[in-house]
Amino acid sequence: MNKSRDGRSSPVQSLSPAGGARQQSLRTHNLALVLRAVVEAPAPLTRARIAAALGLTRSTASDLVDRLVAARLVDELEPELVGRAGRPGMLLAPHRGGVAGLGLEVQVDHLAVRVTALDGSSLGEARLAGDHRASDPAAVARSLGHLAGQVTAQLPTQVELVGACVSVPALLRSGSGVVQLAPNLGWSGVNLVELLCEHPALRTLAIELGNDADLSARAETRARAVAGQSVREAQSFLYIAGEVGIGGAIIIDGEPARGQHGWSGEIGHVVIDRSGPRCACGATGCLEQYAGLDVIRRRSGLSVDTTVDQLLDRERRSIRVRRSLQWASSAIGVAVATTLNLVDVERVVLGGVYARLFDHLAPGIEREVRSRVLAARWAPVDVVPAVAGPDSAATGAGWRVLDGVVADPARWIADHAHP
Amino acid sequence: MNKSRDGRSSPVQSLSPAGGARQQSLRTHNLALVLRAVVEAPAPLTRARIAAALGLTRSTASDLVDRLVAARLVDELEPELVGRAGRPGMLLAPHRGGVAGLGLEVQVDHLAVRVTALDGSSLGEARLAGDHRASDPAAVARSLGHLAGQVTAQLPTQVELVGACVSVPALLRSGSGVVQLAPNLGWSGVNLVELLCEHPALRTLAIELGNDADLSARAETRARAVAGQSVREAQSFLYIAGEVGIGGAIIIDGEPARGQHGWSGEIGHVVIDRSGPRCACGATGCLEQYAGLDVIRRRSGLSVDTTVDQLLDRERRSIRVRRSLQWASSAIGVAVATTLNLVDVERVVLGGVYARLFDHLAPGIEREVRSRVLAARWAPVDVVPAVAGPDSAATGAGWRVLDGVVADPARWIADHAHP
DNA sequence: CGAGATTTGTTCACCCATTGACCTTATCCG
DNA sequence: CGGATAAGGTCAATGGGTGAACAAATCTCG
Repeated sequence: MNKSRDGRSSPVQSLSPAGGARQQSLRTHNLALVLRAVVEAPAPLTRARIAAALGLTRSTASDLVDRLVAARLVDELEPELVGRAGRPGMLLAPHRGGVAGLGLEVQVDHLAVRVTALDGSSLGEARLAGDHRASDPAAVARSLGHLAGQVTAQLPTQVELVGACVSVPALLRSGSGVVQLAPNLGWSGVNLVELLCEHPALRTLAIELGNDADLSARAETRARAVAGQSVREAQSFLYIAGEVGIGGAIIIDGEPARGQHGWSGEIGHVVIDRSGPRCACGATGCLEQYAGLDVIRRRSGLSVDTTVDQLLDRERRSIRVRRSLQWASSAIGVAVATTLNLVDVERVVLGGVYARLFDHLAPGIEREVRSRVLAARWAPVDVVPAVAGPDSAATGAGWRVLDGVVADPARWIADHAHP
Repeated sequence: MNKSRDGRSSPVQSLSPAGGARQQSLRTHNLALVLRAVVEAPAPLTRARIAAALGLTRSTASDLVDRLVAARLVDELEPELVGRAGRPGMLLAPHRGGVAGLGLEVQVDHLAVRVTALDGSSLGEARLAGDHRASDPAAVARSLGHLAGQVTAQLPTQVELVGACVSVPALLRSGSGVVQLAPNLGWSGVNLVELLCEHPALRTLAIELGNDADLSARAETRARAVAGQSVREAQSFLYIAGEVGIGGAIIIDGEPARGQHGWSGEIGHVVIDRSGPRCACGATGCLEQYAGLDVIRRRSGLSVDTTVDQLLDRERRSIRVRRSLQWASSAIGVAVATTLNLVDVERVVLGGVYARLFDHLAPGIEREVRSRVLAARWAPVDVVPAVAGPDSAATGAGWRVLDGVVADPARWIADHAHP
């Protein structure tokens, strides 16, 4: 599964803090930079524009681009249509249909699979509803493997999957393939990667796990970069994945703040009132007991299998539902304010079911944020709904796989020279 | 895949911030790496060990070291005394007495100044008690400038101050020299750098501002690296500066998590109970209203000018003081637990007066942390007192100045070639 | 005590990636 | 059509790390 990450024998990948920069590192680093620029650009670039953006000479940039084109990571499209003097540049775009990442998603109420290409397009996807509260991990793994098999079987032959990543609403044991604790699935200490490896469609792939909020946030950075014309680096936000549980991810300058073990962002267990209701985690007054989907349903007087559509429908008539949402939104606001005081970002993205409930939650959240965030006076906080599409965690998982290639195309090229 | 490696996530000041790696960058980067290794090593290194640690060849490392020695940033000491076969290496240490940073500190109850050299030694220091609640910024700046003048006047002539950094318990407007909001000093929108520049001792220096908790945490990383034999990169912790106000800083792999504007870590305004007492910041139930020094004094039935020594003395006899500390510690515990759920570090360092109250606060904090931190089961949280000495913010401010040189010695060498 | 082993620091010819000047190509403008 | 402008390509030059070879300093063992 995991390739050897012996920092010593393999060529140093980039100019990391730990390792010295050797001269190979220069090209390794610059190749990664160029590929990233192409992949994350909101619109196709040319060699000249890449050179200017990265501060490289045109010759260097051109040489690097040529290598990426030869490796089928970048495509040369038609010449740009210019409205100025000078030779038009050749437009460059991430290669479509070659290298791709397989994203899998386990969620409390469904499974999802999506294959994502370097250009961001979906090359295949599938979804399967199902209640996974207190589920059997082996059975879920079988279903997921089956679903993945259906999708991969229909891929064009030239597509090359470089790996798979599974989104789980859980704390993960970093690097080991083990789900440490997934309260809402009822899992604990489950080696999900091992279970998935048994399925023929996945046996040959390197499989890693990722937290659902982290991966959804990854998809969100991409979606916002494309939609908003902004590059990924310019993005800092707090992502909140509201489902039965409440996950969170903190993105600073396009990079997730992972923390020491990758367990950052557990906003569901921020304290709203230390003497509040008891939480499944053992503590009292956690956000999840105020604003988790099941709690919202219960306080609304609705059954546990009420859909979000039904909830939205009832909201129009029932004051009880409105009160419940208001109660939740105020608690979310307190947790968000606490978080922003700790991590200083100016944007909050509501994802999961919160995205669909956005209009009913945002006012309450904004009220608390205005009065509680110390810096809000000088840096107004922006609360927005997620723009990444459905099953964003599966999309993000695909990107996570591709990130491995984009972060070090030189290694990928070397590995694929003589297969 | 390789993303899962610790310490790899931060982009690091690799080369040009966002730009491509040019060939000069290689040396720039490696010089910085070597100097950092020497400065942050708990014990003197040799050329060969530097090469091994950084993955460079001995020839390259040796060449870089020679340049640093020539620039008087690194000193060659005596040969190491070996207990093994082989030629003994020449021990290397950061140059002492040459380049140094001037650290200034404004605190609610005192001012402090310290000059820190590259080897960490203090080349001069001073301290002046005084109550700066609701103070006049201009008057404080005059006192501080005067104090700095006393210290700098007595420095040996070969000491070269590369700049100054002022610690303020405040939100700062990044880069502008302006104190945005310092509630406990009663300052708002004060251009402190401008005020300090008027003093003759500081006129020629580049002056920057820094948050007190951030700078104390900077001193703490250094102190722990030296004391605990651990390198700076291996350190992740939450630093809490308990004073009249409560500041915080989050350090991941030796680097402060700054956030979008450098306002991260305001743990004093984490919510303990959303319907709790009103805070000076306008919100309700902030930690500061449970565990700020003035609140502890008040709940203990002591006057606002009671010293910490007096407080500790009373603690032995007065149940009211004990109750007050317990009340505070439980609140700190809730805030710490909330923070650790959000940022995932396994160590909490109590600084400021909390370091002196450590024995009375730690049990209560640990109790809350155990029951509230989701990951505490697998990664036990360590609550420890700060080890950096008194006026650690002034020390950290000195380091902040020196960090500028260590991060880019090539530039510093170029600037000092023909002065 | 001396030979061999071991490890450090230095030297130098070599190699690799970027550089920049120069050239060609493609378009726009008057 | 000719000049201006900009993109892409070529190639000798340059900067900087590489690695083999060597000298120096110490330890170990016969």
